[in-house]
Amino acid sequence: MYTTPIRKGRNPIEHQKRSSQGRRAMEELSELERVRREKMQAIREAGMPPFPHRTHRTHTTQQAIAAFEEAGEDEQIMVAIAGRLRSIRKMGKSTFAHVEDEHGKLQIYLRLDELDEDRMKLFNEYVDLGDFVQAEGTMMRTRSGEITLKIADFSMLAKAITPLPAIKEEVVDGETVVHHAFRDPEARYRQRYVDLAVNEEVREIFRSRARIVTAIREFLDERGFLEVETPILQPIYGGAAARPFTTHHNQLHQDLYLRISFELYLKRLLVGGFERVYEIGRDFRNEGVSYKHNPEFTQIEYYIAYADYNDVMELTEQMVGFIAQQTTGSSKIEYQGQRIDLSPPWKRIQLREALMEFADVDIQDHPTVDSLRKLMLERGHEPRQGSSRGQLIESLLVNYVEPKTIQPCFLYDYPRDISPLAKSKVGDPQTVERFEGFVAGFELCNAFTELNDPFDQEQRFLEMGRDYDVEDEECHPMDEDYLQALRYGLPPCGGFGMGVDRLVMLLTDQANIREVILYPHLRSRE
RNA sequence: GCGCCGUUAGCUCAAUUGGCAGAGCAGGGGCCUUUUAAGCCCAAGGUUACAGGUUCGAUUCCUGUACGGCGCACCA
Repeated sequence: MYTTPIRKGRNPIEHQKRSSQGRRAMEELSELERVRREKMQAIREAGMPPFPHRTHRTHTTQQAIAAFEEAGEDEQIMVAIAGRLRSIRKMGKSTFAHVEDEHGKLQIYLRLDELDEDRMKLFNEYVDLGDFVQAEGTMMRTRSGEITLKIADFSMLAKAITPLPAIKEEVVDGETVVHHAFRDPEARYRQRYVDLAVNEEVREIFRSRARIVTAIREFLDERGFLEVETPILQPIYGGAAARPFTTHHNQLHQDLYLRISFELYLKRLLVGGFERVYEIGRDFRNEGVSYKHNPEFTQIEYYIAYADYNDVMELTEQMVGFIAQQTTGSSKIEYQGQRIDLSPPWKRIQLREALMEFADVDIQDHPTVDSLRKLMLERGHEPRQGSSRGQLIESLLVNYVEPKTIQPCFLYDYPRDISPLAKSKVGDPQTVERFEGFVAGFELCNAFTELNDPFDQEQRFLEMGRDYDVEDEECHPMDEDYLQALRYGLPPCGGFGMGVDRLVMLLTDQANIREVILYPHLRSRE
């Protein structure tokens, strides 16, 4: 919203002068901002710097309250707190306000008898909602019972030049009711700092998110997994079916892709001798956005040697149950009004059976694309031209089965042609050992017994349209180095990937992925 | 990418078949020494997202643009 682009050829100092006097000149400021700038000047002239360098804080608001409660009502407890003013009630010769720091609020009480008259005037005339202040005094309890800091002195820590949205809170039967909130989603995402500053429940979502990521690490670290980091800038992208973002390295004259998954780099590490590895990081997919898709999103992938997709299923239900327990206190949660029990074991259904039950189709009766397409057309679907049999099956899964999967479940045994990195089932080359976990009507994770046969893998790549002849720009190149790695020997292994943002949605009861990403992608406003 | 809906004061929202654009909170000036959605009095605050069109007259009707929300599509 407030950017000062530096133009080529302009002296930066000259530019700074111009920007401070230019567009945001006093006459163009809103009344609210003009008044605050004048107050800033006035407080400076009164000898109180509006942006001082040092803070004196002895207690957080919560520590101050705890100290008062421990010491007893008659004890004179001196504290100095720091935080942002979130409410002010002026009553002539006394003033009440709330100071908020990261973990709570404390009421402060300024009273002419206790405070120098000039100081009192300074507060009442020049201090605003949103300012950061430090305040020191003694703890007390008001007539209405609220633990309060009676102020002997205060000073400004950072003057707020732009006013925060006015939020009022009322406590009714122990519940906090918020009046006049800051709710416009666009404004909230574009100025997340304002959203966080005034909406405590938003801060809480991101605390939960941090706990969830910590719990993932705790679960895997305890089981001997090694956390690693692999390239985000990749010359050949792979590991998922998604369009990539492209970029370019100027000095190396090299086109690069932002990764769409970690898979191929992580499995190379198993070739190298690590047996259990994982990565938590960002993937980038150049596709549509929706309530469950952001162009960049956080993924957890792990690979475990000497294991197959059955082992991974067990680990998955244990992991998700553990994370829920650690972060919400229970493996039974409520999501968008539905009660969901994440405790293991989760229901397991073969994909074929699920389609029989929910879509009334036995895919074994339709071994060809044409046969399945004909059936879907009869049912009123219009599959996209050129869809493979596997893609048709996936479309049935997405439309009929996924919305029904409220309680957690695993669908397993997927079509080969949509799973080029998964190992075939013994005796059934058209089906692979792959599963997806579903909860609350959306896909949470995807996993399989990894394909470690270099000859089969090369064949799969060729079927996916990869080519050794990369002279054609349109042609997706063969990942020869990955095949080379497999030729050195990849131990039998299981692999797993899960969208962390979706897990956070589930565990914080949020219906939109943008609510769990601090800075979700939005179009620029020009 | 397609469809539907939305955009009014710093924030949250009004505006009666098309007839001077309003309120609460915040902000400004007063009163008020235990308030807590503090209260009372006064004054102020707007290119109704943007650009066109229809009309004597448009926040309201039409077209387009931008951004957003929801749904669909896309998403090994």
